Amino acid sequence: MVLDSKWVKRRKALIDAALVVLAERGLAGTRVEDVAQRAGISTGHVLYYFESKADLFLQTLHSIESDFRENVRSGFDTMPLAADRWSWLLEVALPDGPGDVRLLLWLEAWERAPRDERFARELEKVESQWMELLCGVLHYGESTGEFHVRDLEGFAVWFSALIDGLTIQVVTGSPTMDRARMLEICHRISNAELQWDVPVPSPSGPSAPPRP
Amino acid sequence: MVLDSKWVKRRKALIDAALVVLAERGLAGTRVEDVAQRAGISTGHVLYYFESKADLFLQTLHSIESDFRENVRSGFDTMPLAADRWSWLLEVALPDGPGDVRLLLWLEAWERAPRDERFARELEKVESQWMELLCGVLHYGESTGEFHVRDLEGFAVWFSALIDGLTIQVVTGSPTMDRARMLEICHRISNAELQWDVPVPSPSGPSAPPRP
Amino acid sequence: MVLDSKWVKRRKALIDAALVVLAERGLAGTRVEDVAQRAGISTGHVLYYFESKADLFLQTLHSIESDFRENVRSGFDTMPLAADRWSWLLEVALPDGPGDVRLLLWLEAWERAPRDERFARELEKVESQWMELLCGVLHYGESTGEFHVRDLEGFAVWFSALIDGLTIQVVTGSPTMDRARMLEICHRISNAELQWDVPVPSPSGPSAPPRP
Amino acid sequence: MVLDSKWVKRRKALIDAALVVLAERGLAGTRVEDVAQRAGISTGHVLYYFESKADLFLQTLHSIESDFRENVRSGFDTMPLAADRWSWLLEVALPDGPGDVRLLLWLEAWERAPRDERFARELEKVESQWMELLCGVLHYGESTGEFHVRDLEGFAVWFSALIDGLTIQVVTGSPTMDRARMLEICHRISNAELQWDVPVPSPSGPSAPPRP
DNA sequence: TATGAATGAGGATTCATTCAT
DNA sequence: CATGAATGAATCCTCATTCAT
Repeated sequence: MVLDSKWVKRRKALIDAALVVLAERGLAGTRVEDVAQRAGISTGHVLYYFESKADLFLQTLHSIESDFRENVRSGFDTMPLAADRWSWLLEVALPDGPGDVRLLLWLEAWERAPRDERFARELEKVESQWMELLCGVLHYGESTGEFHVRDLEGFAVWFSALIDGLTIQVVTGSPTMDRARMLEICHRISNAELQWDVPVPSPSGPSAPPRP
Repeated sequence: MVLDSKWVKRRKALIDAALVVLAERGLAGTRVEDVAQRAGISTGHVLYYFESKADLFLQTLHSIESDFRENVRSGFDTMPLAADRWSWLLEVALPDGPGDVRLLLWLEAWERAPRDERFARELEKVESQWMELLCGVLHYGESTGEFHVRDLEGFAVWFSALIDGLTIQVVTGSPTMDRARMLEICHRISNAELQWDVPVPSPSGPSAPPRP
Repeated sequence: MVLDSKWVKRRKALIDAALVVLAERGLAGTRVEDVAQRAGISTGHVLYYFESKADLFLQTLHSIESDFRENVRSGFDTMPLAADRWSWLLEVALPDGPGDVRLLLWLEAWERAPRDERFARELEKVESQWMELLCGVLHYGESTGEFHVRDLEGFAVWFSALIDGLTIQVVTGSPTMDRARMLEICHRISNAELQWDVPVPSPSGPSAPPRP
Repeated sequence: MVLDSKWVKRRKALIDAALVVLAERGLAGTRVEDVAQRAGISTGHVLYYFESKADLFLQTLHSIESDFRENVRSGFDTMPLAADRWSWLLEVALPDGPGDVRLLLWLEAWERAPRDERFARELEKVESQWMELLCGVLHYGESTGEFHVRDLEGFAVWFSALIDGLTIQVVTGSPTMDRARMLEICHRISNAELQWDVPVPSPSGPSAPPRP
């Protein structure tokens, strides 16, 4: 048990270190040694916890997504209104800005997936979990009578794609897109589709959500 | 002039070679030598035409986008109806499938952009040209009275993001998305937004468009 | 005493484990961890019983040779005839085939010896013990009047070398040599030299001898 | 042609370098960089000429064996007597001493062969060429009436094994064997078998032969 | 223009060995 | 006795880029 918790802690620490370095340098630009140094351990020891650099990345993605969902859910617990949950979901799902680690990791995964089964599989997994979250709120909204969506699953799919596409623009630093504008777009579109008015935040409104 | 034409031809040949290899192995997995071999010239000579591997990639992206736009425009010339142009635009802009070279290149560029100015700049350039194309058709549709878009530029932005997001799903081989479904989604959404019915293709309808 | 016996048992168990792994992967390809796992103990603990990987190998060689000699001698005890002893000696000394562990270990030792004193010394030791065994039978045969060897020690030396050379062919999987043929050669040559006919086994005769 | 000769020269130079380093440190102990340094080129460049370290070793073995056979044959050309050829064959085939490079390489190959197909194959090849040489002299001796061998091929096989076995003793530095004694043994045994007296060199006689 | 030899930094991964617990 | 975490040196191989010819 004790050892197990130590093991878990180490992995967590390593993943935290990886998160920072990966965000700074990208997957290709990150050396195992960089992660080791940031975590304050020896290079070889990283490979004691993760069987390869790719594995480390995948676990990091897995971990940050897990934290993300946890964050979403703990927010939900305090929100009886579906509309609030929807707003919250967008708050936390949208990138903070060009340096948003979580989304940066997504870009890496997207690029790798077409040629690496492991990345494709992990992507599929986290994507389906994200869809569950999204659909969950929508269903909830229908059950409370707040939302009225014709084709719920269909909407979830394309809205999710919309988020991905806008995310790319934010993260790649497109001069015509930032978090605030993205938030506004997402709200406007979902309002229309859900036939209900969640307040659309103004670009000068509250921006970055609390991150775990 | 003669030399110039040879120069241009060589570059074109190299870019063609790069296109094939890049699609097969990705940017990181592609060696300059692979491109050289496929083009039938010596490794060192590739760097005579392109100052670096990154440059070669960027030019390749530039080239395929240029061809893409050319293809779009030559289609337009035969289509008086904005609705036809819109359909055509979607036909050629959407990925054939997981192996679509042009979009594969986009994934690479998106991943690189956050950490490499050159990629970010090129991306910005081709993106704005794509937006011009998109907005061009929309404006044309308004001028002919076929389309009625409230916020044309705004719509173009998010619709474009939607395409990017769906493209990712197709190209990364998501089991829940393919070209046919993507096409259907795009048509349905644009129909609603443009307040006019371009026929929505059925998933079993005409599929891959002619590529340049 | 109790501890001592446990100590000895452990070492024996580790050597047995080493034997298996070494045969499968060779000295260079064997990791201390492999041996540990097969023995069911922790990696670090192996080095508690053997001061180094090389030491483990040397002790393993030592052990298997010791078992080998024991096997030879226990056979001798039931054989009054020198001729029978000679046959028996060949039976057990010759490799079973390409996977014979004991001889595989010899190949490893031969390769190491020129550059590692420890291997050279161990080799010298086991070789001299083997020579004693060989000469012992020959002397016995002379004392019983069965054998007549002109230069007994001289013969032992070259005959032993002959066995080594043929062993290499068997163990490296030479397509022109196997245990049966090797056995036949050894018998024919020793018959001639000992001026006495030990029956030469036919290639289809009794093959693998009992191993310890 | 010119380039080709340069290529060949480089390879030869690298093989020469490998020969030295390999003899000093053994295959496992030799780093590609060691060979590179000795050859005065960059580390990476070694792998430009040989696809891997193993390949380099195999080619080195191949090369030295080729030189060896060339040396044998050029000696033969000046010797009408089979007896002289036989002596010459032994002269050059037997190890100079514990540091004999060519035979050291054999030890390495023997050790690798059971677990590496490439080594097994190369071994088979050079062994069969060596057998050809051996049998060639014997046949020649029969044709000139100098030798009378009952089972020529059979003798070649076991005599060759004898040489291998004795070689091991010389190369591993056995205190009871050296080149001189080995030479004597080989001559005595072959004399008896060939039913003809090639002069047996005394241990204080001419020793190391000219090497290529 | 064109070649391909040459460079040399780079980097993941392996593993014997140590040592705190 | 026993564990297994931790080390860190070691090394093969890759490959963009340069440059003499």
